[in-house]
Amino acid sequence: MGQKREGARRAARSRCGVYECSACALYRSGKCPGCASGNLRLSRQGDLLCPVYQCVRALDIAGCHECRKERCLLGRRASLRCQLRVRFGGERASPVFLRRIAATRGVGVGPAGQASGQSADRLRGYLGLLAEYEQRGVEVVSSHQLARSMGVRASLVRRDLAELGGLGTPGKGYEVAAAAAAIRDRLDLTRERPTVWLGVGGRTDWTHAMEALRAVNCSLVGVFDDTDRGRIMGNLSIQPLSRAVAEVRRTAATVAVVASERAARRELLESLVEVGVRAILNLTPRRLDLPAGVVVEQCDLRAQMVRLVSRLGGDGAGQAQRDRGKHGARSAAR
Amino acid sequence: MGQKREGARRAARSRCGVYECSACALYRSGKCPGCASGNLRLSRQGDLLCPVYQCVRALDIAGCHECRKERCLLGRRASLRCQLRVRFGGERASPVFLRRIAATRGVGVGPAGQASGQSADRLRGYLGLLAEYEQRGVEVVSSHQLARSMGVRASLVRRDLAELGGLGTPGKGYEVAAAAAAIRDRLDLTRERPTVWLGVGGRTDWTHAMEALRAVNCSLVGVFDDTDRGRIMGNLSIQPLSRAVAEVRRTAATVAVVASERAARRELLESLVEVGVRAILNLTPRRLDLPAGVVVEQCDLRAQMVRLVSRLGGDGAGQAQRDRGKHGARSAAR
DNA sequence: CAATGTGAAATTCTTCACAGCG
DNA sequence: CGCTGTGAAGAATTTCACATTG
Repeated sequence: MGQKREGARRAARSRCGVYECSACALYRSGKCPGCASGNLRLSRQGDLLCPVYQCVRALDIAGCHECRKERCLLGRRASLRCQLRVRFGGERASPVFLRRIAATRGVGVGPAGQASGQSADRLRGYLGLLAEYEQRGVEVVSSHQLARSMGVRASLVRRDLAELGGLGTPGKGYEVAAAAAAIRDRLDLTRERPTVWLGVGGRTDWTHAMEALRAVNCSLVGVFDDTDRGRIMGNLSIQPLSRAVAEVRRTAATVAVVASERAARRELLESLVEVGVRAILNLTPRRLDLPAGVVVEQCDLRAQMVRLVSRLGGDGAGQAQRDRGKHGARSAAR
Repeated sequence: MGQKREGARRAARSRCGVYECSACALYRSGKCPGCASGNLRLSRQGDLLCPVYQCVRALDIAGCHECRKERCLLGRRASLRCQLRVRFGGERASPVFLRRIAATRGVGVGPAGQASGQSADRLRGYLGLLAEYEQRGVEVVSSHQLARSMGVRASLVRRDLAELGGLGTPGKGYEVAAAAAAIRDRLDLTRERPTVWLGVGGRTDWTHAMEALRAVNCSLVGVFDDTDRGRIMGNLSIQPLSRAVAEVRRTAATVAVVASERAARRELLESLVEVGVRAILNLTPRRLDLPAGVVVEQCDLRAQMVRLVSRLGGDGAGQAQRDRGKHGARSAAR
């Protein structure tokens, strides 16, 4: 960490305009451990490092002002907060910031979006149910029906749905199609999102995958794999992984599906994020560790099994017993 | 619904001891629409039917007292509540009951287990993070580190972890291994669970799958498929789907993974539930509709994409902007 | 000193209950 | 009549703040 590093301490406000030591309370109080030792300490504890520090080190420059990159990624990153201040200066991270970070680990709960925590989860649920009803040809549902399937009270469903604007006719219910559309809209599932698929891994049946992508308006614009290279896939030919970055840039893809261990390499994914990927569905068991601001969804068998079994939870018997005791279950037929 | 059906109306308490019309307030008030017309009305509205009514109809008997089944499934089912009373009698379903139903749709939020809603979700998160730390050789973590990655405040992590008993040393933190063990225990991931796998569907790499199952103490005791029949899979040979029910009974399997459309047939899964399956991981896009009391986890690409994209949510830019404006992101490096 | 554990306060989420409408 | 939308009450979850401990 030679002199160069320490030079960053006093760096002037740079093009990206994101840092300025003199404005930092911790720095002024004289308690700032400094970039080098502070981050060393953070890393020892397995904590996140200061993103600017990381960037500056990786580029081997003194500070942001020496950076000649076309566009500063940090500038639009939610992680742009001094980890030192947070850790050693007792500064509190904002809730939004916290969620944002959590999203990149694919581990936090709830969405980073706008619909407040729980609510968005339920909206997804309603959407699934509505699709079911639609398929069955049902045109109108009541809050009671949805509530039953979701495991909540009808009033809550009404509240959720009321926030989407005046769907719902008194005495009748909600029109399935309209409600589904409104939810999709609120969940921002209507926006067109170019999507790349990384790693074919022996996948032969693409109809399901394509359908799934279409369901959320993600259009597949590139499939990449080194082993199956060249084969034609729908109207796309499989390209080598090394082309992925260029293609993401060209097609302005914002969503990536990672389906093979080779594609889950950190460097590759980081470059993809640099050129615009904002959401990653990770189908591999490998844990991704990406810059904040990206949304990662972990979906390997292990994670799912944990969910399943933990929901199965304690002896259901005991629970049911208690339930029955309290409310009685006699007289179920007449 | 001939006379036989109406006979059920007055059926005496039977072996399974679950119903008794005379104790029903709706019935006594004279407002009970009766099994036949009431359930007809329910079904018209796409609502759930009375489970006893369904059962009695399927078996074509007058009532429970005529049933000669070895063991009454209804007796241990949480769905054992008169839908008619709930729907037409203004009776309220208990929260536990509601959750139970929701679990079978693979759509509700939160677990049916004991750790209260949100908390269990987070525990799963901690578990994932702890595994990461363990792999990296870190032996102790603080609530702050976990909090950061989870997107919550440290105090909440402490609350969660404190409930697991006195892990955690003041001034030091939590031992990674001990904490992970405690969480696994609370989530009931330690119990041995025989598991069957239905539908091979071209899957060639079983190492990941086996690892995933082992991670939650699920031991694979049977693999079933009609097309790949006979091939050897680890130490198990693939058997025809028709053998599944018998094998589940023999091995007392409680968990099933459904991996092909053929295996997702309703009748098959219902019989499996009858002989003891309590949790189903559905890897197919087909929606399962099973009796209450079973926990279903839906894990197809479509569901995952919906989650991913909805979490990506509204324009992250706008949100980040707001965040930055409120708390400032200057002085990230010094 | 740097952490945990925990009352009490604050906040957020959910339910009740009922007016109002088709 | 049946169902929606919503103010107000009620629960629950989360955060603060601080005593406490290795």
